[in-house]
Amino acid sequence: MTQGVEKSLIEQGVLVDPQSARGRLLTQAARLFRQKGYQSTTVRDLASAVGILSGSLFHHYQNKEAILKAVMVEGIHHTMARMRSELAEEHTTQGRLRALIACELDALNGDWGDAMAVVINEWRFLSDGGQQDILALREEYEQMWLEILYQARKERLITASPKVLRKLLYGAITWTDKWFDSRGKLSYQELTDTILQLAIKPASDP
Amino acid sequence: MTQGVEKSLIEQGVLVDPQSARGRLLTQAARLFRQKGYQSTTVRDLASAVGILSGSLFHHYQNKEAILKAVMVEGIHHTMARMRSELAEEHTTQGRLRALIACELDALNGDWGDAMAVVINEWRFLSDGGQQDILALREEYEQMWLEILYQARKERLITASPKVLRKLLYGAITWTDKWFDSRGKLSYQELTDTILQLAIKPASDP
Amino acid sequence: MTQGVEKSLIEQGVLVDPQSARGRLLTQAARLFRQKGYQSTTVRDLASAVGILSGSLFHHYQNKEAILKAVMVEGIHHTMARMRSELAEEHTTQGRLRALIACELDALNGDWGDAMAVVINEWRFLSDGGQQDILALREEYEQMWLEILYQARKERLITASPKVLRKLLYGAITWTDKWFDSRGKLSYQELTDTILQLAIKPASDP
Amino acid sequence: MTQGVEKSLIEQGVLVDPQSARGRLLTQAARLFRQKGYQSTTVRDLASAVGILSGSLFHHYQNKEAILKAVMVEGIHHTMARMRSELAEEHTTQGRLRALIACELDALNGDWGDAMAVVINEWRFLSDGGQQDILALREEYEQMWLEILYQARKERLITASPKVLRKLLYGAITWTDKWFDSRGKLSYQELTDTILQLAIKPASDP
DNA sequence: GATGAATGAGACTTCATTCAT
DNA sequence: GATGAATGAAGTCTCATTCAT
Repeated sequence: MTQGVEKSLIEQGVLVDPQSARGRLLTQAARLFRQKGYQSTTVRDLASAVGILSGSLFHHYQNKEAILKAVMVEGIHHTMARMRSELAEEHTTQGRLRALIACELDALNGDWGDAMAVVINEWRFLSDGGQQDILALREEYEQMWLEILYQARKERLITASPKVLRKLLYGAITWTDKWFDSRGKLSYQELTDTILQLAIKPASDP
Repeated sequence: MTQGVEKSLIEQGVLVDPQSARGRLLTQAARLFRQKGYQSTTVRDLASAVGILSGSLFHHYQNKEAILKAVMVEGIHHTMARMRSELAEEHTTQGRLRALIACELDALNGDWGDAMAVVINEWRFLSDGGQQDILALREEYEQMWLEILYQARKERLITASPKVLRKLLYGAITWTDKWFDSRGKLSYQELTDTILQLAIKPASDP
Repeated sequence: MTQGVEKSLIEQGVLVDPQSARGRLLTQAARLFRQKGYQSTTVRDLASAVGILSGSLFHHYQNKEAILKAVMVEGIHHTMARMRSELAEEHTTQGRLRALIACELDALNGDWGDAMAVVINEWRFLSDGGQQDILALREEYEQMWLEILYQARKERLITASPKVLRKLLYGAITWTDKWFDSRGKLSYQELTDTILQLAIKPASDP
Repeated sequence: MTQGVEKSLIEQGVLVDPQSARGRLLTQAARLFRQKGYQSTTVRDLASAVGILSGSLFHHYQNKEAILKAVMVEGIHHTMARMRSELAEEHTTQGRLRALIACELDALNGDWGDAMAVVINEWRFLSDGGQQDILALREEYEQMWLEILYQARKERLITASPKVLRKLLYGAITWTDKWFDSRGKLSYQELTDTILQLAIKPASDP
């Protein structure tokens, strides 16, 4: 199903076929932007990563910032698609909250991790207009979080303000990008649970 | 007392007198680096912010990166000095943990907030050698956190691994820089308490 | 024949087609470096001499020093090519020695004179690595001189140590760059003969 | 006697007492200019070599070029003084010619060798006016050479034109600066003799 | 005489972007 | 679509020189 949606978005021109020249460019751009930062990545770096010369980039995207924006759009779309499908399988609030955390963690480690890291870390290099556009895209995403957190408060799973808690969790989760190594001692599962424990009160023992 | 220590560090050349030309430069540099980012701040920006010409900067610091590093050193020293004195007044583990959180939050909002924001956000623009030096400075700081978290676990105030918890809290706290406005509805006290609640289990009701 | 060799070296990328943009750049660079010195020639000087802007230079050469090195490589290659062909036509040792002197004098006055003057006078501005590379190129050249001088000593044309004599002649010949004017009273032929007389004993009168 | 002349020149302000601040500055300047070249030696280099700060240099000399010129003036005066006294002890033309060669070789190796190397190699960095002044100083020096060479031709010791020969010898001798090591296998005496042999016909066999 | 902060011009180099081929 | 030479603005840094203290 998700696949079908993506295909349709590709056909609409929102997303890019990852096999195409543009697609390979975005993949490499995401990787380079994450690794070296947006400003330190030159258009020559981008071009040579996909085997063309720098002048040719501008046949695909109007300018360097458009590439940054496209990377972010791709990252957000794919991350949201995944999150929707994962949430659909959880039916308890705690399960759904755990799924959100897991998805957000995963967003930074999975196929589109580079792109999501770019969304987080290179945000400031988007022009004002670009920031507005991306914010609009993210709105639905943040809405999912807030809905579930409001529900969690209603169920007394959490006590903090959902809006504040969301931001604190966002900071904690995105920062894992800087220190968490999925091949290390701490498993991805354990990390997810630890973060979940931050958010919710432990189930009260009878 | 803290003042005395700072004065002595200034005399030793570790810190810089904020009234001096170098001091004003660092203050302005911190502000600009936080506002525009290190790479987007030109040496001309820095110079004109203190009312000199760009060439004159290099009388005070060997190059632009040295200014970045000096900003970070100042920020860390002042933050640590403050933290030491605040901790000295707390005698319960929970109080000490709360003090740590409050200090770290405050580090981003107080006089040296610009400098600390730079430590967090412009880290990658330090050369390898510079990163080593700054890491060494921060070690003592992180040690304070870990000691208190280990003690908190011993006292069953927290359940998570101290190292992991420290990193999660660090992410959550530093991210507040991007959204928390101390003049808004949410007070600084409330935010501190909310974060404390993330870390510790609430006192069990009898 | 020489022409053919040069053409092949151009195709190999060792030499540069003098008609190309790079070629014109090297010609002008040689002229300017000789006239004003390497350090006093700015990249703007170089660029404007070939009718481009300074930034465009760096499409052709990585940096200013690379231009200096390329000038030297060109100069040495062309000088050696010429010397080989001139030597091939002389069959007595004295004739060959005279040809060496004439060629070296000519190297400073002919088409590649600017480049050779740069080899001699701007040597110190090459980095260590660059100096090694150029020295390697010159080795074959110096070997030609030494072989002929050793042969000349065997034939008792000269008495001095070939190595020392070579260096003395090198100094005497290259210094002509500073005073000899081929349009003056002293002809190029006479100068060549005068230098030859320094080196060899005059033919003994019977 | 030479000492007396120098002392008197110092009193007249032509030369500088080597013990004075100015004197030490010139010694260090000569050394640095020879080692690194005039353009690559900064006024800070000069100042720190004599233990002062760069601004203070300008109490002693109006500008950097004045230091270069002073170094050259010192070098030439001392070299000429020495040459005069050496020539006074030789009474054959061949002996006098040998003394000239020896003195010129020695000029590059003795106490004022740095200064003389600067005269030769950094010449171009003198302004036109400065070049005129130094040329005037050298005139007497060159006159000594020419007189002896004219005499040598009259005595059929040499055959070449004195003016041309002088320039060739000048080139050969000054170039020794780049390769001759007085601590090597070739002695200073042997080198002098080898150069003398270049100039003169060997004594004709009866 | 010395200091050292400041000047201000100018150096080399980088880089996103354009465009004729 | 791709090329690659060229642009031109902007960047960091250097350095001889000045001058108030």
